Amino acid sequence: MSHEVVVVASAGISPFRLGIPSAVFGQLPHYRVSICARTPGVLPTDGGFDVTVDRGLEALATADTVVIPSWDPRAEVPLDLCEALTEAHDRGARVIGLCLGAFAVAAAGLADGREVATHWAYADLLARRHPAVRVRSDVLWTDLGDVVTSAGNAAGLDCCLHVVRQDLGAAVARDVARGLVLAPHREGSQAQFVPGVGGRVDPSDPLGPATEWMLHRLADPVTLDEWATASGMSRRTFTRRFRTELGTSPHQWLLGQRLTRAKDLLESADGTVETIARSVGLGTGASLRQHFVRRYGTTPSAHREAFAPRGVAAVSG
DNA sequence: CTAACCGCCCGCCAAT
DNA sequence: ACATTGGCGGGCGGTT
Repeated sequence: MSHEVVVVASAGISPFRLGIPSAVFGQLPHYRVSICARTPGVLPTDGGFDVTVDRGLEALATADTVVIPSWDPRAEVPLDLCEALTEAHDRGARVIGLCLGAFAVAAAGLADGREVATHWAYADLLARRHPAVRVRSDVLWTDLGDVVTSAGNAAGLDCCLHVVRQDLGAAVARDVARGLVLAPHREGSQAQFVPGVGGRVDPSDPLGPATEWMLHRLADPVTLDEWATASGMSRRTFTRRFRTELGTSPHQWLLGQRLTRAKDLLESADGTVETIARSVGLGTGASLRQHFVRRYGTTPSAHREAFAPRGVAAVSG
């Protein structure tokens, strides 16, 4: 029942990044978090103090989730670490690379022909070093199911939170987020607040009203032109501003919001998949299904099944 | 799943 | 000169 999370520390690591997995997973009894290193013992950090690590790479052999919180891109990824990672991965463990941890993930060959996220400043370097890997610097994280990678420091928190969300559901993730005083949910595709507890629009964000407006009529068949007009812009200016401000297109953003809402509803509400699809503005169940599988790697009904039996949402009895 | 339609996205460029 | 806007068009991707 307990899920073992093993974090791989390396010399000179940032203590902040090293602490991210503990900060998120450590809050929940569901997880057991431990730190390991290639060479156990006293490990220097870049924060002016050392940490003591007592487990070695053999810890990966029993891990359910392995986290590489960062990696010095100038340093070669040692063969034994690569092997330990691939071995854990082949065994079925999930591998998470935060920030520059993607360098280790890529070196282990876990991302060949696939997509990873990393810090934007190092995306080019990573792409050049591993041509078979598609590197994204425009997203907060990517989740391939077995391999999860995230961009810079704060995105690591969002990424781990996302993993909690996957494992234990939206309600638990929201509680953890509240404990950390963190945005309850930032989508991987880009930063965006969610409707619900606490979150509010950033007043310096000129598109705040536009996104807010749309969230209030998620279920309606609003065309891009209507949306743009309601926001006081031409269609072209609207889409352009949207991309520069939010890093995605209006329609993609909207799709993300709809899927998020649908996922919430699947976890916490009754109603057929068809009904939920309609209520979040996806015309038909087939449409929801298609996007759900692409983004989350499961079908809507399977996802609901994964959460319903355990009593997380069993409030009404 | 495939086909056909329809709406979105974004490079390009003229206008402001 | 320079920045921002918005119309156009065609390819792309979503919906049916």
